[in-house]
Amino acid sequence: MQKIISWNVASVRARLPVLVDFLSREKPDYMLLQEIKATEENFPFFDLQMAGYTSVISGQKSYNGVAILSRWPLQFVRLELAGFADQARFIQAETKSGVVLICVYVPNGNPPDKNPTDMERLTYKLRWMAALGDHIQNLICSGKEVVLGGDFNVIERDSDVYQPDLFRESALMIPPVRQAYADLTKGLINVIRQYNAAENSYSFWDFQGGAWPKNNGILLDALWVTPALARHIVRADIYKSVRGIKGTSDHVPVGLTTTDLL
DNA sequence: ATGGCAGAACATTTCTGA
Repeated sequence: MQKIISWNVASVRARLPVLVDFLSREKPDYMLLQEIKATEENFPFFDLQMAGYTSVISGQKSYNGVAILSRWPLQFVRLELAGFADQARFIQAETKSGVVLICVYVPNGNPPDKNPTDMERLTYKLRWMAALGDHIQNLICSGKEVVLGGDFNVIERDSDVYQPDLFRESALMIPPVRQAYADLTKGLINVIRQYNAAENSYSFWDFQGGAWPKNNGILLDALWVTPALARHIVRADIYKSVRGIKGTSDHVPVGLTTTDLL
């Protein structure tokens, strides 16, 4: 059995105690992190090494940043999506058996239509998603097994948010963004959806407005896999209880367990 | 969307996030 978990930690340094505790409890083989808000200089490589993990990161000061933590050797690490080196939102590595792990933090894109500067955010999001789609589809065409996990910043279905009408105009939900998400995940299976079929299963609760106690959540995080891999997955989980921990992220981890060695 | 958060940094305020 092997386990892969993805988590938008909203600062790896601020989350270090909660993260190390989670790792020691769940012992994932691979851990995909988003929004680490750290660079090579201040990423807690040593603490995570002590917890049993080697880390590869695509870091950035203050914002964004992604990482893959692993108990096993990784190879062929890629630190950026071609053409988008200005924002660290993509990291990819291959396991010994050739499974491609991709960790993404999709741009938020909001607000979508207030002024030209903000419009650029939505445009950037759509261009970024299209580029990721090209990359994913190339991997699938070349016969690779792929695990794509992360914070996708897309409300795929109305039932993925506590009050869909509040988000109709949001860059999380507008039709072109939903379409871009469908395009980039074509040929992949969302195992979080498949094994957590219940509607109103969320992975994010805003820090503001008492979102957690009111269960005003959104499903923004996912793990997508190629069909051959999907057949070997025995469970998938949303670690909802993590949201109740003091000093935690506004997102909770999502994970899968497979009978295969990855 | 914020009954008003949380994190980072060119920091006592501004930005980003969703």
